[in-house]
Amino acid sequence: MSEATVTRAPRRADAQRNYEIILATARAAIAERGANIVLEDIARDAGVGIGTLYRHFPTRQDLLEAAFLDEALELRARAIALADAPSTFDALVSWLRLQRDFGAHGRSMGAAVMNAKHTEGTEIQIACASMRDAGAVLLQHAQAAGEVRAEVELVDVLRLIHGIVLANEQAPDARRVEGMFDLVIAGIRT
Amino acid sequence: MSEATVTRAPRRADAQRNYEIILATARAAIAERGANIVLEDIARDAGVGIGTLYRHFPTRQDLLEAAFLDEALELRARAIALADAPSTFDALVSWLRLQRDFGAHGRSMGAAVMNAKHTEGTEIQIACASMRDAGAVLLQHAQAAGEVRAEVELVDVLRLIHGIVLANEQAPDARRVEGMFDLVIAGIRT
DNA sequence: TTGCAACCGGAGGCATCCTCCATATAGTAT
DNA sequence: ATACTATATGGAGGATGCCTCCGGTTGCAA
Repeated sequence: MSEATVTRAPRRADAQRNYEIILATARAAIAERGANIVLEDIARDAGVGIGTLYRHFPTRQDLLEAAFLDEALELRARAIALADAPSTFDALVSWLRLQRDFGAHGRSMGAAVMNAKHTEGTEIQIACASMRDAGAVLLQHAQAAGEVRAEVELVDVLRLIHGIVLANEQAPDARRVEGMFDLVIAGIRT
Repeated sequence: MSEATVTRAPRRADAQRNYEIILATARAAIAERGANIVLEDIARDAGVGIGTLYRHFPTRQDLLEAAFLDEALELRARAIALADAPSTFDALVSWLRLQRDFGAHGRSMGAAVMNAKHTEGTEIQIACASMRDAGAVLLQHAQAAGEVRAEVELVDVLRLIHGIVLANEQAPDARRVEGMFDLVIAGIRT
């Protein structure tokens, strides 16, 4: 996964170091235990004070978004890679499956992030938008090929998939998830 | 909505009174502000101590479930009433729409409740099960009429609708909800 | 009226989020 | 090297919300 090390306003070396350590620790914790991490634990594991964590990530949401940034970029890259696939429909479905798995893996962190309304111009907002743009291409291809209904909107499909992840958070059941996913796929088909 | 006043083991009059006041207060609060109510507030508004609330409803989930019980019974009744409708497909869709609206109204309280795994034999578990049974009849009718694919399972459809509610909790958008719902309906159609 | 089992209610323990500010330090100017 | 200062640190503690515990109260049966 690409390290999206964004070089922003000049920071002191120790600040930059702590920023990265905190983010890495959070990413690991989220991957392992889900999005409802305890920020105090992250700070301890990262070896910094809680105050330091809060300076770099003023709200819980900020930390989650920063951790999710990589995933958004990754999903965007995948969409672009799939744009040349022979079957437009399969490409779209594969990408949607990735969306589902990424969400399930990060324990709906993706969903938690996607669900929030981002202020225009935010780094995460831009990343999400460009991820959606890349996905929209897949959808358009499939629609142009007449395999997906013309009136289907990507936003709805994505949000539906996030809904699947959310609805299966408490009692995850692969069979159930698969069934729900198939239902959505059937719904977009011509 | 029918008052599901369940007369259980004999209780002192004051206990029974408080039980009902708390439940009514909680229901009103949930309808107005959603499922993430503050139990301390409920107790205060009901004019009882927090200890009293917790005696009657040992966990937050217990209170939510009790408040949801009526909705489950109502949804069951609606399903039974719709079983005689001329169009089996429309009947099913109407009922699913109810599911969606009830969830949105109670701010996904329904979803929160449905999502939890209930221990066998619980009052709420039985209510939910019989609600699902009633809904399953609608699905079977529509399937028998060849209007819904045979492999569609009710559980998946219901959970998908709860997912819609969950995914739209933060930033509710009627247009989005409608689009997602239509997508699901398209997905079950033959 | 009396006795007691059932019931009440709120103080307080615990977890978590987040703020504030006295202290420490990186980087720069001398 | 030294001093200076803008920047960064970190943990004490305030706020909120969940839930438990137990001394005091009360309905109700005899």
